[in-house]
Amino acid sequence: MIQCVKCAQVDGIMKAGYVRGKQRYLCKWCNYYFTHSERDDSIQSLVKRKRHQTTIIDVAKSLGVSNSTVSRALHGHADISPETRQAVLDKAAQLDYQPNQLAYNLVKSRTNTIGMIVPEFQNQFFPNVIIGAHEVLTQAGYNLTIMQSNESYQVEISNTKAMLANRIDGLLISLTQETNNFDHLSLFAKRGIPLIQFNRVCDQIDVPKVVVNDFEASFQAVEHLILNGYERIAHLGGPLTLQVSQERLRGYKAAMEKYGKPIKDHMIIQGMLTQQKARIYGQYLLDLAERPDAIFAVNDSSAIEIMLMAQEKGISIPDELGVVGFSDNAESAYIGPGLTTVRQPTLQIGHTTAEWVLQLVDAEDIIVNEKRVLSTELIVRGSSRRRV
Amino acid sequence: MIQCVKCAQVDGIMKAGYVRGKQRYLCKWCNYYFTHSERDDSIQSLVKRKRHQTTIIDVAKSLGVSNSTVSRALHGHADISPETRQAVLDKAAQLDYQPNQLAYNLVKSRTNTIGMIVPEFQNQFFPNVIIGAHEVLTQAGYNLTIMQSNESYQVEISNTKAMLANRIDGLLISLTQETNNFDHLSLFAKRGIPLIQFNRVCDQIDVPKVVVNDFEASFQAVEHLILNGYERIAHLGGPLTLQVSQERLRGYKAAMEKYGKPIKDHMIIQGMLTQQKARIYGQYLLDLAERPDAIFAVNDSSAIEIMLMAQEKGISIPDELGVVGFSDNAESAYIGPGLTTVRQPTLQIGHTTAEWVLQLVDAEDIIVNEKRVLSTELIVRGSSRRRV
DNA sequence: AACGTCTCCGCAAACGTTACCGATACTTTT
DNA sequence: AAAAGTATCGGTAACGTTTGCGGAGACGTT
Repeated sequence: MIQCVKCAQVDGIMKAGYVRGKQRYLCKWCNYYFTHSERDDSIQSLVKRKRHQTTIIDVAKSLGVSNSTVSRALHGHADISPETRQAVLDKAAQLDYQPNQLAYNLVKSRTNTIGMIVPEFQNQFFPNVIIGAHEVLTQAGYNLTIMQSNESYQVEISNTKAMLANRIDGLLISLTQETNNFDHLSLFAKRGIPLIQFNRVCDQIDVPKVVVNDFEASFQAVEHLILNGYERIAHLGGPLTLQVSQERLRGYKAAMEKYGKPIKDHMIIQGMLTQQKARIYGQYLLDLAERPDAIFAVNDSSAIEIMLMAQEKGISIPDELGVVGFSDNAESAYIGPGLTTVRQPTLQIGHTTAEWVLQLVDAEDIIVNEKRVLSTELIVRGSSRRRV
Repeated sequence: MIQCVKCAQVDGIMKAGYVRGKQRYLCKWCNYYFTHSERDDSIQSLVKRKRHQTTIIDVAKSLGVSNSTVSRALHGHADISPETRQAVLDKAAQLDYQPNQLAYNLVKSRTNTIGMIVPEFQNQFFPNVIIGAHEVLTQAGYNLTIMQSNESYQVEISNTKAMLANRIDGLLISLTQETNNFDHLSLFAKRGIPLIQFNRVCDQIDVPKVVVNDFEASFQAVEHLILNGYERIAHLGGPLTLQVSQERLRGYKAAMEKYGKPIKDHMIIQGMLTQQKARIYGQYLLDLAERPDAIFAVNDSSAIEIMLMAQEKGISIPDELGVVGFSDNAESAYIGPGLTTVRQPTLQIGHTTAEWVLQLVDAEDIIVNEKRVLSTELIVRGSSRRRV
């Protein structure tokens, strides 16, 4: 006999369909719907039982104390007698207790994790910056999660969203070449999460920035070429959407102007320098009627590509063609006559950004608009050294 | 007049000291201690208010629905009318709602994060593996957290502890050279968290392993030297605590034996090959009375160091000294006559481990004892090619 | 006796989500 | 009509911590 769970009547109970496989009833008297659920401690519920990891509560129960006591004992708080503390520690070790950082993070709403978004992994630049940042962060007890935007604005947006969702304590980011809207970045300031830009930065947003002296470095590199007697210097630059590319172009032009060398548009190429692209542009430059006698490339891999092509064509380096790159990749020291290049302090970039973000994590005001400029070093090797 | 909060008596209430700055009373009648706290909605409570991020509850309240409804709407569940769903989505966007992954993780007890512990970052090997794993993981919607054990067993332990605390869904690990106890790794199996070893593996524990065919690769490399007419081949190996080093040594010996070349202990050096160490060992080998006419090094950086030293000493490569390395670093293609080396499929190692761990994350049984062996490729360059 | 101080510990409210179980109001079938 | 089916929504217990606040003594001091 079915009994209404509300008014306890036994007659006047009508069936009223099924809900999720269970019979449902309607009591005529109190007009109350209810289902009469047979207990099912069948296989289902047993199978579903998850692997249990011992928690603070387990430790507390098996010791007959409260979980606050356990929590405080584990964290070395005051208000705990030495005996209980030791008992808790012993029991925790015995039960193989591992704290659940997730719960901790939730209640403290901080994760001890710094996020990092880089556009690519192909060049050695970003891995090295990661190494530098990693050093500082682990030293300070922080974790590092890395995401790759893959030079896509859309991916960058979803990356930042994921970072926000994961409640990282701070973000280090180097923009994609597509990024020209910065709303997704201002969200961090709104939430009080420090954000630091490095390498690929933008001025439209007031955050700390870590860059190198691109202008001076380029100026110096081109000046070095000129002082070595090169006249028709071409520039293989990056996409002008990036500030770094603009700065390096500016440095190139400034040096050319200073020494009265003509700046010719067809000697300047701006674009995303994949290896394939570098080959195409190199082909173009080396086949020009008025062939450049030097090339200042915006990264080492394309500079090396140029060098290899020149050697294939029988153009001698550095006598007929001077080459200067940017970044000082590992291979640049060993190739041909050695590639002259601008060494970037990659590790230090990592250090600086990481230290800065840690500093801001505990700061009151994270709205700072400061740019730290690290200095580069021109590494002169055979590819540009010729007697004048 | 003070009233007992238990028996409501007003007289017979005695002062009984202070607790945390508040007056405490004792009721004579019911023997009950209590404090009479003046409300303090002063500055304190206002200052303490943390920056509030809008939650599901905020969205629900401002829409007059329950949070279950909001949750379901946001996740595209069934049981939601199109209108409410849209209303929720709109309101969420308007209030700038960002889901709190921490809470999600806590209740689902899964983080969508794979951990990775590598011993070092200095060689290009591990960064490249990271790139490979990163590709696969992001593709599958997983995050990657990286830690560095810095070749220290203790750090490795604390890293694994941190990984457990952070409730990663799976771990990819390459051991330190010190690691010879594996209790910290068996914890993962106990907790049902898949763990995969790669490169630096151990056989004492039944987990999936991804390695390269070190034995065959070394054998082939040494055989190549022998076939090029080298006789007194030295081996600059890694620390024998690592299985990779053992395998490579085994390959070296097997090839020497096959061709009847004598294996001399003083021609075999095992140790951790930092750049400095490589110089010392190189010095030793090149100054031997019976100088080796070839060196098989366990990594490229020390092979290159040897090449540079030989060139300084005026020993010609490959005629007087053959050199073979391991890993195919970026610079190896460009140095001197080109460094013959064993190319490791670093990206593929990353792919394989990542795919494997993703597969095990959703698997019933994670206890597998399988070793996947990826194949290497001998890249022959000038440093070992001489006419016999 | 009355009050102050100190030590050790427990209660319960957060933190933000998800998901199970129902509840309500309909329409459709028997 | 009674029963069954469908669509939509709410209540609430988890998940595992931390922490503010206060209780219960013990002991010391007027």
